[in-house]
Amino acid sequence: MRVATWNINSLKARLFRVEEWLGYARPDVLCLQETKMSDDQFPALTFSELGYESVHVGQGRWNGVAILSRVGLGDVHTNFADGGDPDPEARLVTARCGPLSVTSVYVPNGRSVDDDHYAYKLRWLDRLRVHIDEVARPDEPVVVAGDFNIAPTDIDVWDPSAFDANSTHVTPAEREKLARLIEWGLVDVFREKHPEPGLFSWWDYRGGSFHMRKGMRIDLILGTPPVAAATTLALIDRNARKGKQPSDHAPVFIDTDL
DNA sequence: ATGGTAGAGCATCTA
Repeated sequence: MRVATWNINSLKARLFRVEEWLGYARPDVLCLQETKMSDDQFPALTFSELGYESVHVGQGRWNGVAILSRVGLGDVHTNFADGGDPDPEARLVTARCGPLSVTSVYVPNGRSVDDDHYAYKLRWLDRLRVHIDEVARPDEPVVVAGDFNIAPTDIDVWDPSAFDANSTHVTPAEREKLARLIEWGLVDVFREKHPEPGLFSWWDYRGGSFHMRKGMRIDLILGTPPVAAATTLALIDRNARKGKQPSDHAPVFIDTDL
């Protein structure tokens, strides 16, 4: 199975790129983030014609996550299953895709350390761990994939000194929350296959960041040990960050024997 | 210190 994640920064603006990518990458499962549309606008029929079942959790202008699968799709959760109040923002969807439990996440950006949105980000990561513990088991094949808006370590950013005290994505607190989630029983599958620095999944649209190789690796595929052991290949498709109207994120995918 | 780009939607907000 090929399992992928891609923040497409508006599915309306980028549907032609997603269709193109599905056509040549042929993932079995694709997690999408930042669809920026309501559920009634989601092009389920287009994906169906391409052989994919889908589930979308949208809210309109912002956020929005989805899972596409051509290996079956069921047992859907459209919000946290932690018993708390539902998250008002469309940032999480869980589904069973064949042998795999899949969760597509769009972790809050945080904006800046002194912003309320940063506290929301930290609370959201706590809830994500509880959610995964409710819907999945570490000894079974589980993937939690998406835009985490966290660079796990300094080798996941182009220049650690470019981040000041108020900068998000690199703070010890959010890295610690991610580490707590991983501690539950997950592996950063891409990093396990590629230990070298300078491998990024996101580049700012501004200032020619992509061509200057100034990016961050914030789009992660976390898998349980059964997934990690079955993984034969992990890649970031940088080509999808090029060409006409690219997203600011590249797709990340893994190939597994599952 | 600022601005640089992109999307949604029409003034800014978000990233």
